[in-house]
Amino acid sequence: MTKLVFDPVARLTVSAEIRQRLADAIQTGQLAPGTPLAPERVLCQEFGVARTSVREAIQGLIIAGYVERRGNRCVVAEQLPQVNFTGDDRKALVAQLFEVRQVIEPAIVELAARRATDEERATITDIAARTTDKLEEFRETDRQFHSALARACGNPLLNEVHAKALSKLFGSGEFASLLYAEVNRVEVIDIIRTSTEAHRAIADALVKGHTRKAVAAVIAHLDDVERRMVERLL
Amino acid sequence: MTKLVFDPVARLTVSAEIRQRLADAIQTGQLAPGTPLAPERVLCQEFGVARTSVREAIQGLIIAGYVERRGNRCVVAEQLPQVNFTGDDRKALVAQLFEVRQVIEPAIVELAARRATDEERATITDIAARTTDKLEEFRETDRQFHSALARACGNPLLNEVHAKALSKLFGSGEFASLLYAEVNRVEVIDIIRTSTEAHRAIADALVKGHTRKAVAAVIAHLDDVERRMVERLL
DNA sequence: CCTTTTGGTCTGATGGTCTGACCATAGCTC
DNA sequence: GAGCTATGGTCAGACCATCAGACCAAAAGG
Repeated sequence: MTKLVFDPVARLTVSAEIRQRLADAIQTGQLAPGTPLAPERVLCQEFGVARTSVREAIQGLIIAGYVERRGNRCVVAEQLPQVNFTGDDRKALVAQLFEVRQVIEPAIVELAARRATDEERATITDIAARTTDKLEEFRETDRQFHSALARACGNPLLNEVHAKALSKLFGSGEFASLLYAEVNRVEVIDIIRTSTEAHRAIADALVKGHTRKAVAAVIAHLDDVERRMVERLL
Repeated sequence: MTKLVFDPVARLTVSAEIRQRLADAIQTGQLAPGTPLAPERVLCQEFGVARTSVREAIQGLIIAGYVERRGNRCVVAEQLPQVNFTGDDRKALVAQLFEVRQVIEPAIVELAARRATDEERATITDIAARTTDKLEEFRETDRQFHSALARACGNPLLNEVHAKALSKLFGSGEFASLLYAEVNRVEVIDIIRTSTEAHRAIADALVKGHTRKAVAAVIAHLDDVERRMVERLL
């Protein structure tokens, strides 16, 4: 029988973790370039740590080029440290993410059509009813919509597994930079419009109990967004 | 726009993490009741920590009832601290785990049938060819088999998502206790036998490039094992 | 019975983190 | 332009977690 051997314990200091989380937020666009960083004392409260830990984390971000000092304030750097990410890499990433979504989300919708409570259906419909043409708001709505579907499927593990895939999508700096790129502005607005329509179609089918229609709508939705991402964004 | 707010940083001491990992290994059967715990100095090296950290972790396990002192040695307790876990809870857990597997694994096999390299197909076939009637060895083989399939699907994110679901299965103490229970011994041997046959059928169809057959085989395999788990194990 | 191995205990040191205070400068408002 | 507020910068002292190393007693094994 195989002898059990344990892996070494990983160490992550408090300030290292804060630096990583702030860097992630910057890379994914949650903290957009040029926007002010929250003041140290506010970050202390949110993270639940001492000011020295936050200061050390921000110091590291300044050194790495993610954050700049402007007067007595800190702001997110306009030019982030670059990673080499080719167009083909980008398309491969998108294809990979959507391939996983195509596996999981039809199953989620099918289960949700059968299991969702009236309250869950109402929540899904409410979220689908939102309109915006702002990318950041739409991303939040998009995430909430698909998360609400996943919660309604009645399988906590499937929900958790889906959340992982979704976090890869929404946590990807490369993916976010694709969406936020100025050159893609017109196309992104179109994606927002067609996605909002698709969300409504999915919610409508769900509320009416039309399982096949709901499943077909989500497959078409994912297919459409993926095609737009791969073929039309630069 | 929604203001970004960070969650507090979670703290986990070195000894707490070691205690948790040792407790997990005990609960999942990787460290069976009655077996000696590795010596402190060995665990120090494996975890990469000081003896004091390991000692504190083991002290906690002794207090909690997972580990007992026998002379100058430590052994895994014969009677583990019980969690209240009813038959219905157990069946719900199994159903949930297999529902997720039924979503992901047919898709994995379909992609693997198209994308697997000759080497990957050979690996899958080799693992499927193994025979044992020992539960622990079979669990390891089972895990390796499904992991090899996932790696061969050519989508790192799908592989990662599947690994998460699989780790829930193999990391579940309740699940393991079900398998290791003396009362289920005969039925478990039967599950091992039919699973080994199913693995061979899947690998055989994969090697021959019979995509539909491979997918059908994995669906039937998961269905069969789930039924045996839910209906026949106590 | 002797040797080896293991758990038990202790000391001193280091790095990480905290709390609290105070100061200088930039930003904002009137 | 002045005054106030808010923010980053710096500092001191304290505590906690963890480490390395050493030594001892008792159990296990040959």
